[in-house]
Amino acid sequence: MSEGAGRTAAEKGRRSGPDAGGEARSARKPRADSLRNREKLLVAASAVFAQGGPEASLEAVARRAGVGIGTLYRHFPTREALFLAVYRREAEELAALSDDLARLNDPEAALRRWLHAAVRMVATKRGMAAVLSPALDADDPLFAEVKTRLHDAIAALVARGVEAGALRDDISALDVMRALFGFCYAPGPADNWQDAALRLLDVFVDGLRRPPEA
Amino acid sequence: MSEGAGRTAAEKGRRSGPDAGGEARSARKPRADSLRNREKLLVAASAVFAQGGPEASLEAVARRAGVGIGTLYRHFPTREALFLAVYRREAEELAALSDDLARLNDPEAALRRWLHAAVRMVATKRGMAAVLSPALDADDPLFAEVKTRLHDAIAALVARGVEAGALRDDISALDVMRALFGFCYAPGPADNWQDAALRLLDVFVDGLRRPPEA
DNA sequence: GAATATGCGGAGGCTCCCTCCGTTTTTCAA
DNA sequence: TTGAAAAACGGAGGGAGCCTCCGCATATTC
Repeated sequence: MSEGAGRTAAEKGRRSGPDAGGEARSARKPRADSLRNREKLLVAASAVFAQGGPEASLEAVARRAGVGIGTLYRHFPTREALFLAVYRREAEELAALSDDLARLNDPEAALRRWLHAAVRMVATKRGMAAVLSPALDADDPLFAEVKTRLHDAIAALVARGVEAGALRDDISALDVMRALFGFCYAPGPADNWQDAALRLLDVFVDGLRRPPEA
Repeated sequence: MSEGAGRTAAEKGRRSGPDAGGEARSARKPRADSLRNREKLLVAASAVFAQGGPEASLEAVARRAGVGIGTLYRHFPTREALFLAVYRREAEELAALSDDLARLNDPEAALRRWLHAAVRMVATKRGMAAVLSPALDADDPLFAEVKTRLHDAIAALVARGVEAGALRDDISALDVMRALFGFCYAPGPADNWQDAALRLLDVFVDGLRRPPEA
């Protein structure tokens, strides 16, 4: 041991950023500069992650935002916390889409369309993969919410398909989620990455169809 | 720019390690200590990567091997070169397996079994994912060989399936490769990672089956 | 045994991570 | 308005990893 270094901030857990638990909030108004900086950081992070991937330097984010590195860490004690804040909205949209699609008559098509939408969203916001991925780990309670959100979105679609007898019942929503992330993560020539993911998902959903003879 | 740092060794390209091109090799016998160190490094790297994942510190590898960091870099100018050397054998085995399986009568089962074997191999040598993944990039000529090897292995199996009319013909071997790596890479609870990958691959291969009505 | 090619190893320069704390700004009460 | 006190700011600094460079050691060859 003693080799693996760094990663100590994670232990510390989040210490409730400026907008944490909203109860007993009578003490003081949050400082204006704090809110401003938080926003600047989110904007900068979005840009930096989009361009440099999830590994991008946090110091670069701080530099781009024009704030000190300490400020960044105060607002977002871990890299993951920053991801989460940046991409939470994306996850919300996907969850909402699931509700819409659930009204469709064809459950298989609904699932297919949702997965395609997810890919497209990841493609636009490349950094989103960074959220989606750790979302599966679920160790961090921070991500529990997003994970649950996405999982439920898929689960609803899958359940409908199973009930309607259109989809096999031995694959869990978590498996589907895993497949989605796997395809999005799968490395390779970046140019046609999105097309490939869509193609692969189509095959996968085909395989998900309940075999007639079963 | 100017943010993204490091990564300069890659530009340098490999400078032909001790056992490079075998032509005009009359000058001198390779030094014994060099060969010894190379071996020590490979052993150490295998252990360190297996335990710490592909991100593990190269300095840790050098420490474990009991050689200087400079020696490591002389033998393996990039992290990837080290991966390749460590896991090349694994890739060979997979290629050989493909040849064996090609003799089976059922092409779909052959593909399925090959993919399962690949997963199992990745599972044993967790670090292998580190090779498999960049193998898809193909930018680096170092990996071209491994990539081609694996690709051809899959291509042979897929081709047989298509010829026999058992598999759809609109999915390339590269797509299958991508799916495999995607499933292996897909993050999540580490405990059942392997099972999940196998399950997902099964679904995928089901989807690959040529639909009767087509 | 001497000459010399070749390999060794680690210091050093750079970046990044994260923490800590003195300084600055903002809020709020008197 | 004013002046504490609270809260946030920012960056120095310690630690680690990456990779390069080069003086020194050693194996090979003559």
